[in-house]
Amino acid sequence: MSTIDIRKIAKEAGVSVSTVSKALNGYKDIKEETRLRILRIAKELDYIPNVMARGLITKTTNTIGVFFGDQTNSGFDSPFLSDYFASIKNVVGEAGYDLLIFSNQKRKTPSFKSICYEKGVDGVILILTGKRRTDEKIHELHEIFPTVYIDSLPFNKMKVNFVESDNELGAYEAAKHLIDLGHRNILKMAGDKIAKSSFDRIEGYKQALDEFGIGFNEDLVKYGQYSRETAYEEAKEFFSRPNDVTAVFASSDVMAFGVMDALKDLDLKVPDDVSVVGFDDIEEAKYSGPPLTTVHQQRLEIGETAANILLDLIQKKDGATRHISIPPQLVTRKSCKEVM
Amino acid sequence: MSTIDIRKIAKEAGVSVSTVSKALNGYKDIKEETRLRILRIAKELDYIPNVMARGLITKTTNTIGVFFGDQTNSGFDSPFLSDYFASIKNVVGEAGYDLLIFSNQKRKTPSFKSICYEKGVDGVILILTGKRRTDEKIHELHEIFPTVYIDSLPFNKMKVNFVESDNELGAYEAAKHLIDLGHRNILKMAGDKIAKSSFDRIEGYKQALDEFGIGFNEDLVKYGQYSRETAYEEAKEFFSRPNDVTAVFASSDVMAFGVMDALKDLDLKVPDDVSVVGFDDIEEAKYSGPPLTTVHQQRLEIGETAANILLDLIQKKDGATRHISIPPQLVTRKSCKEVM
DNA sequence: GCTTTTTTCGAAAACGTTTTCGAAAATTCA
DNA sequence: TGAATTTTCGAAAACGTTTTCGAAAAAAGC
Repeated sequence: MSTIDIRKIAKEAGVSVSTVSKALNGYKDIKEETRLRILRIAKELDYIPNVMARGLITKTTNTIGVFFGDQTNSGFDSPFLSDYFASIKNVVGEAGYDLLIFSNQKRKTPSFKSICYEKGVDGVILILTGKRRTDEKIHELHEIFPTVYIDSLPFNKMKVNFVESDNELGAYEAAKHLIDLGHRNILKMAGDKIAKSSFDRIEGYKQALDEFGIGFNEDLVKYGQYSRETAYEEAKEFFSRPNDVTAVFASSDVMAFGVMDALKDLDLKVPDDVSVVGFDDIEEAKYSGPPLTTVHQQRLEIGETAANILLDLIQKKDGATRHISIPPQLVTRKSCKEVM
Repeated sequence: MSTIDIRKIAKEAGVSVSTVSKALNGYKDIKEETRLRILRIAKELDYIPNVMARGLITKTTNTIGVFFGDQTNSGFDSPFLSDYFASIKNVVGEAGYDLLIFSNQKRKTPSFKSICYEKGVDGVILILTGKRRTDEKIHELHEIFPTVYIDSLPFNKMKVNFVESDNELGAYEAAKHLIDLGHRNILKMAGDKIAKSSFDRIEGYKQALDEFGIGFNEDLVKYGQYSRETAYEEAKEFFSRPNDVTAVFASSDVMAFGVMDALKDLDLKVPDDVSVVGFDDIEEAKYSGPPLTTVHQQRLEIGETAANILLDLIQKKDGATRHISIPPQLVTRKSCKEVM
């Protein structure tokens, strides 16, 4: 309908299309007078540039692409996503970009690179989970497009722009908090043995132990696979046998809930019999019984810095690849208790 | 980088570009043998079509645009959004579409129509809140683009594709539940006097009253403006004075929380002294003290049907403009009690 | 005055496809 | 076998811009 193109404006203004294009795009070789005239006419006619024709030449679209979630579960599987998403939307929006969510499942060649090329995005943000993380050809992506990863890398030590929580610091503070409360035997309900974040959260725990001269005991770390059920099983088994553990530090809130489930089944009270602290600070943490002490990830700030890095990349302001860790914060609620 | 275009394939295959294009797009006037050859070469060369060049001609992009939120608060201000979003993403994704989130704040002419035209989306979903709802030129949009609204209309009685919760039904069932429990004097904490949804939720309440021969009392409806604070104030004022109300039905969970705040301040116990039921079933409703009986909105189903309607529209399967109301479900928790 | 420089503009190519239409080749028909 | 039909292909226009490069016009220099 809106079939007013640059040619119509040219005719109306009595100039060539190139002159119109230049006037519209701020070229300096146009007389001020004609520039104003063209602009006026364009406004009168309600001219809207055709972004495809333009993109065909400039190879830019003013949109940045976002991959998130697993390939199968394409929804907001993690409560984190909407926070990431909201903050990214804000900062790229202020910079004049729209957001393209890759949801099309019918692609023939579903490589990240080709998807981005096909749609012509100016940059990409990846928030990957699950098996999609390990797409074998993923490295091709950041060689061609400005790219920044959030939270997790396809494989560790990858040389790529990356922003995450400072998992080690967060874990350190959680463990230190427990130690400060007098706990000496702390069970570590870790995630898995693969992800960097999982590793880092064990590392912070070790570091706190070390600082207070508490020996690290291999038997006190269990792997809950970031699942409530698995954490439940592991905790149930552990606490069914004699032990002198007075606290558990879980690498995620859902796993913390899993161990609290197990504790309840074993008639152990939280925090009276055993203290527990989680990681993430998901919404439910505020409302659990008891409300969970946990380490809060600054999701909005993570999204913001990722977006800002990407914008820098797109505008070529910065060539260096950056790895930024946002410090999380311990939030103390009711699931921990001092011990003599 | 990936500079393999249709011409390279043509040269490689020894045919013309038009032949390649037709082979790639399933035209029937290509010999099977050459079609296969072209397809093979395209795959070998890792050919990726340029959607901008294509879109320039076909005027389609295989992306559908979504507007959501207020103009200022461009994040996921409502917990509903991520549900809507996830379900929309799933259904359009299966149909071969990507999602474009309009976040760019730097547009010169920020009319919905021009934004959509500029980006060349094939259809639009609008989930608008706040003042953005009343953009004066919004009607232009659905005259040009396949469009479906979710939850709220720019103005009532607008002839446009629209999917929402069946607010009247939900309110009816909530009120009926209270009546079934023996309550006869039920305070209605309504939303505002503008939105259709707000109106409908009063209407359902009236209807239940009517069915049971309970007279409608104008003095028993207060307006909480969908705000916890305002609902708190209204409830505080109401319950400070003598009355025989034994239950309140709020038009949103947050308002229900507001009245529970007020009740607590006045030393009235929920549900012993007064029962309360909400509307929406937000996440917190499960965890409040006591857990809130409320009417659950089927957000995923709403998003799905909106997306499906849009796809029908795009594929011209359906010319009629549809208005669909998804029935919500009463979920009874601990905030209501029987009364003799 | 004429030359040189600067300012202002336009012609045309390019971006990578799709699609129409006609022609050539192959096949069928009689 | 020749005509009619069908199958298979390609030339070229079109989509709506941007951008290069050269030319015309105006201004400056002398």
